[in-house]
Amino acid sequence: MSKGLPKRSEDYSLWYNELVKRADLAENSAVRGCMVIKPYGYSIWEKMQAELDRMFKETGHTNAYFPLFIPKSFLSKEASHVEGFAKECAVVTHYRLKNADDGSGVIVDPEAKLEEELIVRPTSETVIWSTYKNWIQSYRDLPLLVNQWANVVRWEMRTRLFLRTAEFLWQEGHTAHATREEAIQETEQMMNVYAQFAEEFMALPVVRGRKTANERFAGAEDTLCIEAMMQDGKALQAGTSHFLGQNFAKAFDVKFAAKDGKLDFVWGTSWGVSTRLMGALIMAHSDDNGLVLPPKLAPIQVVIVPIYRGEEELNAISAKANEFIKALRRVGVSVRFDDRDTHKPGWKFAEYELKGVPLRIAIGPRDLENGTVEIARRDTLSKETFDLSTQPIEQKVLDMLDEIQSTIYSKAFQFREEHTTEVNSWEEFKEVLENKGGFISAHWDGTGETEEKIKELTKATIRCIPINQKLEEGTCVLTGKPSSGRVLFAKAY
RNA sequence: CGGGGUGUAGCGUAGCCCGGUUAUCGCGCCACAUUUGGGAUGUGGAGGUCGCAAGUUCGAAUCUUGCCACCCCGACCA
Repeated sequence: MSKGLPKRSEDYSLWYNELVKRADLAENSAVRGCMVIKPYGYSIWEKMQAELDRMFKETGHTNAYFPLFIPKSFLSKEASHVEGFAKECAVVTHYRLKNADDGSGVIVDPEAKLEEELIVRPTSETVIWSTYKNWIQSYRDLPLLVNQWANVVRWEMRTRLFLRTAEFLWQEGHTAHATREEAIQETEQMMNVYAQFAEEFMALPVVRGRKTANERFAGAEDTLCIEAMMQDGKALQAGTSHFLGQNFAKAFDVKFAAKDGKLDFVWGTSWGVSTRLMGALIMAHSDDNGLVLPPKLAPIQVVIVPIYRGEEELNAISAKANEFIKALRRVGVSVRFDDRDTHKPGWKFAEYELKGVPLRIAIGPRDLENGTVEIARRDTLSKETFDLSTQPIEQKVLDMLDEIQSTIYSKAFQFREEHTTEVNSWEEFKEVLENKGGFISAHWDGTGETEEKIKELTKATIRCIPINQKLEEGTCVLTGKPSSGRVLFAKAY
């Protein structure tokens, strides 16, 4: 492990890439565009999964699993859906290899061509709705509230660890309802679940909003989203929840008999978050010393580092450390005692900072003598000597973990507020975007043409029309046409 | 996929323009000793298909062609 991460201020991209690799989160694989999520990175994803899964179940959803492959014909049943995904699909055309005649290795057996090609799912609406047709006959079968944890493939041209990979892990919820209102309510509910997860667990403040028609999911009538801001001022779409109307029900002929006996198409939603959340988590809080993890998602919340000379001292310290470990585990805190003799304390300090462990407790002979320990916070890098006689260690640790969780949220919130600017003229728009970055709250005339034009001119897109939109009469920042409310613009990941 | 750049030990690199002994240095790794409250020090040691494949040449890390991967900038996107 070499010293020193690149500085955020010098090269944000490089800092991000290096951090992901050096903190042992993920690395590029031998397969183009696909990453290996390493054990430490995966354990953070597992924490996220566990919380999200719990929240999905609390809102009445159950998990299921659908096939990785989708018959090509399914994809084309919903016109705008196929249009949106066709350009980035991996396709399976054969089912067998054979040895090459010239002995140069294996080749695809031309005899083994599939009658119908299979698409590796870029998302599962089509295969799921084709299944729902069989599951739904009556209003009694509704609502159908299903989620799946899966991998999907979108053949991206330019990939970045966690933020955009050709294969990624995610969850996709797919629900079916008897009424339009109920489906809309579900769409809103799941956006709120995502927002709550982001804010409460990831310590990541998000803007809840609605996508414009241009940015909407292919096949949806309405797309709700949560948008977060990264430390370089760019926006990151952290989750989306789509109201599908009756689009997929019509495409796959999914009808139900209502109470009055009339047949109608069912109403659908779909919603997802992906391993991209890992990217958001990393970029939102970390610093030039490495990762900063919110305690609620940190695989290791506390690390205990002994400082000793000789076996006798280590034994005395270990006895103390084991007391702490027992007490901490009893209250649900995850602890690691790093008594490896192969690395020195200073090395360990740097290592756990790089990995974002929220709290570090150092115990040395001096502490044993004084009845103290040294507690260091990752978020502020501050250290204090804690007198063990003042309160139980587990109480102290729980308090500090809470404190860290709320401090990093506040810091991210304050950053976002400072980097959200209301602008009223085109000159101001360009100036703020170029020099300050962040979110720009501005009036827009509501047309796709203007949105496109602004994107062409500045690379900024409308991130969302916030749910709590500031409604006021104004004029479009580009065209001067009338507008009834402000929308959020930003350069985005 | 278009423009630019890079690829030499696990990581970071020198050498390449101008072909010629045993491919440079640092970190890391292994052994031993001394060390341990912020990334230890010394001594000794191991580790290389010079991205891959063809070609030019008596001779290729170095020149030519093709391919692959990664990084930056565009287009596309969770």
